[in-house]
Amino acid sequence: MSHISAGVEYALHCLLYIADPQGKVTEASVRDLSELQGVPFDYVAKLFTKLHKARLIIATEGAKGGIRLAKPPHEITVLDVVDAVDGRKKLFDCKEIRNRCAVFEDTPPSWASAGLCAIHSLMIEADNSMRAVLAAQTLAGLAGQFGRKAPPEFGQQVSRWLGDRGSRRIP
Amino acid sequence: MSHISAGVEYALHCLLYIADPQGKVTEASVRDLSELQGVPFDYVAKLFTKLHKARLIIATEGAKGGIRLAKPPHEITVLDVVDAVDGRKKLFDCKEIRNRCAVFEDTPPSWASAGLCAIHSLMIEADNSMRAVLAAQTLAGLAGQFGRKAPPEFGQQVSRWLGDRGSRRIP
DNA sequence: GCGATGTTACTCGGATACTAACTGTCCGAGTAAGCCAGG
DNA sequence: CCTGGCTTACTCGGACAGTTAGTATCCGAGTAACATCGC
Repeated sequence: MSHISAGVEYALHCLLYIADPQGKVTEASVRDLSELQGVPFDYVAKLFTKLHKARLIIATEGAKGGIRLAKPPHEITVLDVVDAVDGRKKLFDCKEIRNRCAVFEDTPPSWASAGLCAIHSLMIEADNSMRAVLAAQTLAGLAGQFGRKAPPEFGQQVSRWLGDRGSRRIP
Repeated sequence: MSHISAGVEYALHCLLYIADPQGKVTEASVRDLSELQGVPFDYVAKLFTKLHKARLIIATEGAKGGIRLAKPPHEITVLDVVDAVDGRKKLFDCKEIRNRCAVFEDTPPSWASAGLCAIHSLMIEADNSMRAVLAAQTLAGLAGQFGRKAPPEFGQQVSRWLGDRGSRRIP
């Protein structure tokens, strides 16, 4: 298990499919997005309710419902998605060992617990450094990288795949 | 559970007690170090065998045996300890979702899996950024921060505490 | 025609297994220092 | 004196239970679009 979960990966890949770099608003259902990528639907559905609570997406309920980005893709950072899905979990959980020292005998002096533990503060610095990298990249940036690799006809193929499913939806 | 485990915290706190900023070689037993800090002995013992395999410490076996740093404390980085204890685990585990796309139909084209996934490469960048912070701090640096906070008599108190135990060891 | 009804697909949210990793504990093996009795 | 055995404390390493978080699945509730039926 890694610190940044598979849920984040699922969410990012799904979001990239509805993140048009030109800013065109694209809507799709969670089922389409999950099956398009071979990823468990029920699980992804839960992820999207988290993204919804974080106000990163807008959902329309009912038949023909779906989701779309709540903001243009260049305003949604990867860090936003990570925090929405994984819930701002800490890189390191300081147990304040410094004032458990046996020579204190149950009454640690004030200097021991003053300020932040040196180890803890270093870990916070490391955490912030990591988060800064994630905050510097947006969905638009990622989609742009992907778009430069994919051939131009790929976008049409995806649209057709989604369209075929859509036309089949309500017989 | 956090990405950087409690084991790392235990190990760092223990190592700091035998990391003399002046470079004086200090030796102590794992039992002393663990009980000095109110931390489970058996668990810490396992951590120290990991540190031993990573060649960060030197252990002398038998009665009156113990542990000392294998290198001067300014040559042991926090990252060394993290990797030794947690085993270089990845921040993010890419599942290569990009070539599961349904429009590929079981035969993803070469461009899809070419190079590194954009999400994956961003996560690697974030990981490296975090590791760089940990690699920039050494045991000597941490010990120095701690030493500036602790009053001068604290070192003597710890020595006395360890000495009292030592004199009691073999009756 | 046109409105009421039913069906379908969708998002939401709770409940629940299953799995992997971390934490903590127990125990035996091998090693070396000090003690002590017998020569 | 001194040599061999004994006790003790130490590091090493395997085995294992308890806990927690992540992953995945199932199911019901509420909502909205479309089709159908009755008038």
